[in-house]
Amino acid sequence: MTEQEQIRFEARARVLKALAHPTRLWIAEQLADGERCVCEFVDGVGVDFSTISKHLTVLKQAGIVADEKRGKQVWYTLKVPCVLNFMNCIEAVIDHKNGNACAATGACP
Amino acid sequence: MTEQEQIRFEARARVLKALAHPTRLWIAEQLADGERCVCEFVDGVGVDFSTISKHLTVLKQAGIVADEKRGKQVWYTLKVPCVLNFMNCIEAVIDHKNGNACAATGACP
DNA sequence: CATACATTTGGCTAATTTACCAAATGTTAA
DNA sequence: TTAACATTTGGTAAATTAGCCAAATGTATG
Repeated sequence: MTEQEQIRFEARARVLKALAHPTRLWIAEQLADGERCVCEFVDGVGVDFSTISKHLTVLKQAGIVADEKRGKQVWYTLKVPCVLNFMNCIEAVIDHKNGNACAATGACP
Repeated sequence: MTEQEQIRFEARARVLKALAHPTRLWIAEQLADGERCVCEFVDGVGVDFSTISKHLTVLKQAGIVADEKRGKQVWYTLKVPCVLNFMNCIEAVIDHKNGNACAATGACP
């Protein structure tokens, strides 16, 4: 691995790491249909609002989401929607691992 | 987020997390053209061989790679090659963040 | 202006991750 | 069988991360 490559792989790992958390994956998926207010995330998940805010900061710093303040509220959007395409492949990894295709539907015996 | 969803997102996050390390991303890319011996990874990167071994264990437990022992050596393969397709999108995130969308298309000056 | 609301920031602790070294394991060759 | 080789496992210290609470910031409304 050359130093050039090292730098590139570190940058890539930073992006993946930003996404590699259950709450942050959930947030990304919520943004599939368009922008959402922070307050909507807070309502939708059982975690402190300051924790949500920190997750959003992680996603923003990675370049995955963008934010815009309008009035009292802050609205987030997916800056690079192709990250949602990861999910199919991730499910394939999970299913492959379980040796069956049931896990994707939650219908495992 | 329902408990069903919670479980699903945790599983997904586990897969992404397994991939979210520079050395492990490099390993995955090395496997693009087919199987590789552990010894080849050790030669290719400036890190202790026990560390490489642990990275390989992480990838294996996530279901991303498979291993096969043949003689003294152990050979690894990509079990689910679609993970390599993440790279284009990840580069798009990085480029977008840097304010240029060129690298994704390979058309940078 | 004072208050209420929405979100971010700071501070702290507990849990997790990474890297190295040393030692253990399994496999072939002398 | 002993020695050498390839890889994994165990142990440990340093760094990072995630969560909560409390406090600070910025914005609209009474």
